[in-house]
Amino acid sequence: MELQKWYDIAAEEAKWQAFWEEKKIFRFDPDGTGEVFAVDTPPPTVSGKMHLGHAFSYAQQDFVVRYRRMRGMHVYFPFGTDDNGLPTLRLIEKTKGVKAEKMGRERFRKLCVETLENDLRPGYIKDWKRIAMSCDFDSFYTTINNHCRRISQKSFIDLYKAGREYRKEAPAMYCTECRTAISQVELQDAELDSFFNDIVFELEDGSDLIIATTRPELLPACVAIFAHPEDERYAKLFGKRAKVPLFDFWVPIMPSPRADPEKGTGILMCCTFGDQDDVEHYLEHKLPLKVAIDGEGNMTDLAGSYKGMSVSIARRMIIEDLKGRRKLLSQTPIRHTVNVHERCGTEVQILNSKQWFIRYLDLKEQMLAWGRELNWYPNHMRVRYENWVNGLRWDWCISRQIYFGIPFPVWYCAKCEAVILAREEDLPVDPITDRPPVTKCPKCGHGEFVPETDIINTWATSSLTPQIAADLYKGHPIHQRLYPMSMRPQAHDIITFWLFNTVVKSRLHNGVNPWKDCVISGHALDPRGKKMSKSKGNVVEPQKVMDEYGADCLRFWAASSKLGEDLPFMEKDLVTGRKFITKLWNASRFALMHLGGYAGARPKRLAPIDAWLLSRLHRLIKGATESFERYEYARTRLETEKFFWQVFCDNYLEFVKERLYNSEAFGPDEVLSAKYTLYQANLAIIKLMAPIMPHITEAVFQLYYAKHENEKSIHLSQWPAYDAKLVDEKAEKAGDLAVVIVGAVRRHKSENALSLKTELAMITVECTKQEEALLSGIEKDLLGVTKARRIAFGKADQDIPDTALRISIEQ
RNA sequence: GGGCCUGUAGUCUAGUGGCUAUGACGUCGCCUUCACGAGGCGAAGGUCCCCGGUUCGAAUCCGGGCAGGCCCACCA
Repeated sequence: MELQKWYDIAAEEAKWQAFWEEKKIFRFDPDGTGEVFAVDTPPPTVSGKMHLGHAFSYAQQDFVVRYRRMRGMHVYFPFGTDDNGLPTLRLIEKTKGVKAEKMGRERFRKLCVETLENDLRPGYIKDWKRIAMSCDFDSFYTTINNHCRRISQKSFIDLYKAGREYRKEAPAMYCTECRTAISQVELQDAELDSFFNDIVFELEDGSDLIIATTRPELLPACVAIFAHPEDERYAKLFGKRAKVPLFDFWVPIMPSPRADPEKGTGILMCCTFGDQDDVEHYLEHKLPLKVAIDGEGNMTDLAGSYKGMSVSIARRMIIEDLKGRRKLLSQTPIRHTVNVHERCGTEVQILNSKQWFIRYLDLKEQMLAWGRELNWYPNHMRVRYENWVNGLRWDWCISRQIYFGIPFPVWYCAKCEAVILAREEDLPVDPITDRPPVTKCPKCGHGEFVPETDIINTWATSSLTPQIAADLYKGHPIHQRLYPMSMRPQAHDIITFWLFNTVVKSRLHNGVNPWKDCVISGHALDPRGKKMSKSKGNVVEPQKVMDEYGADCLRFWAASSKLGEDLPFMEKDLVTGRKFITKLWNASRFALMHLGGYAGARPKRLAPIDAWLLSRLHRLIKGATESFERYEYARTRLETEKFFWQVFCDNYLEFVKERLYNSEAFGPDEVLSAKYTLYQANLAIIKLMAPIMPHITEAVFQLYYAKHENEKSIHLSQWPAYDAKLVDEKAEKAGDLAVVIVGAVRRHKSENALSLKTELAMITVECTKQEEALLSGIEKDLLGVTKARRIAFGKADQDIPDTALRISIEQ
């Protein structure tokens, strides 16, 4: 057999990827057989380039999917991209240098769709193919295509009909930079420098009341003042009023348990709206609404002379004016955390506006129960879900005032504002360009309608990925077996977004959990263990890593962390992966060289050293299989690697050489036993590593095994089967003793600066009768490895512990 | 402020009650070896974060600290 001496990673990986694609190895066959294993693949947000965190997390998913496929399961592993909503809008604005509002809705939408289709998406997906995701890339969706629009709009209609959705003018979190409402999950913390301002309010009797605030610009929106009901300092003021400085209007002073006597002056100024507490006070006490800030982040009429100023300028001006009137007692600089919008970092305002909500705060108990029904890997990730549910304080606001996304399938009667839904058979619709399905309002008979111009938040669509993916096979009998799905793989940072929302939607629509198992991966960190970010300049690009080391090495690295654990990127791990590839190639080359004429026959009896190897191998298979069943691919990698290097290469291959190069000295069955074992062990090793390093293992498989095993690809072959009959403790003891003897000889040669080839006159092993018996049948193999002319077994006292074999060597 | 995770050679890491604590990278020494010098063999390197407890026995279990990370809350 002609075997190339070096394995060229770049050329081989390209070659096998083309092979898989051409032969459609990973195509999903809906008519296939076996237990379905359906995967809710995360659709990555199209953002220019795959980053290392993606490579890390997606590689880990692919390990377990490939394993399941080799276990004979009917794998459904679709692929989608998320290219809907605000992130895409921002990306297009940036890459094309445009502003959505300036372009106009229609032109901008068209630009988005075309840019995605022609420029961004194809190149983006290539990276996922390059790390060898074994997805069926033809079972494909994008969260903005018609398939997803239809499902998303139908979801809206169904939940509306179920009474789960309402449109309401209500306080909602709002980003004045992006000019849209946002939801709780889109918040991020930011540490900002600010001032605690002690401001003087005037009481009815003319005395002062000091209130501390970080947001003086909200003074015109002040509607009440609260103090703790048991706060003796202020008890006498309840029911009285205070005058807001500068703006000179009176507000009531009321008790509220939410006011903390320890904080500031113990007085809480309630403005509509400064924070969540204000909202709750507003609702609880039915306070008036005073809007001081508009949707663009500027002061309204209410602010009088400050009208039109931005929040930050108004804040400064108001402080100046308070100082001027001696109404500012003091300013204390503080550093505090505020909520900002995760997309743009702008401080979030709470504004009253008309938004669509999914009502779900009443379901907290059920949500917790749903979370407990899922299998979490690793288990502790459930806590994050529960924390989130326990902390929920808002219904889910799903409307966004932006230009790009899936429209609400809704019109309103121009007269009575009745909600007119699209008909299901018309979906997807765009109410701006499409006509409503009625000509007269069913409520008031009016004939004019206005379209909803908001779009549905992207998470309200991507939380439907299980249904979206399954519905790609709608109408086929397989359809109903694809949902609920088997597994949701994802990283831990989006448990509160994507995972939680998907559970909610699936429950509300279908009353079931969307999947059985949640498999949560960690993050890729920089070499110093820090988070990677563009601003820190510590970003490692997976494309560059693959240029140098290839996908197998990158995957090898990704397989070195336990599931759910973050992992620093270490170039040395890539080097280790490359060494592993070289070693695997060379060991396989050796095996295949000697298997030339081997046709698969079994020996009548296994030689002792072969029994030892196969016994160890089957223990490995058992452990590796159990680990993979628990999604612990890292353990499979670790143990396979150890077995391959230490047991198979360092020792077994050395033992077996004697029978292969010097076969006349052995019986035919002993030689056959060697070939049989070599064949089985090498095949098992490449199969165990196949999910993690798909290219090198395919390359070896195709050299020889594909034909003999009659398989198209190693990735469609069967995972090694554990055979308990091959686990042989006696053989293991014997083989391990032989390894100890070889180790002693190697140490002797190394310490004496001798080549391992140096011949030895005699090795004397002092051991017990039992041990001598175990070693019988291995002498010839031992002589071969040690290059000794004779081996003798001296009698040892029974007292010698087995670990202390005494080995003497004569040159 | 609450919750969760993590702490093991210079570095990364395995190890949920029992061999001399795993492996890799790095370091040092030796070996041109018939699969592999893009290698091999060998060696050195440890307060298993600290303190207490349980136990015949603790890296492992319990309690209390300390340090790092993440999630959430607070935001007057």
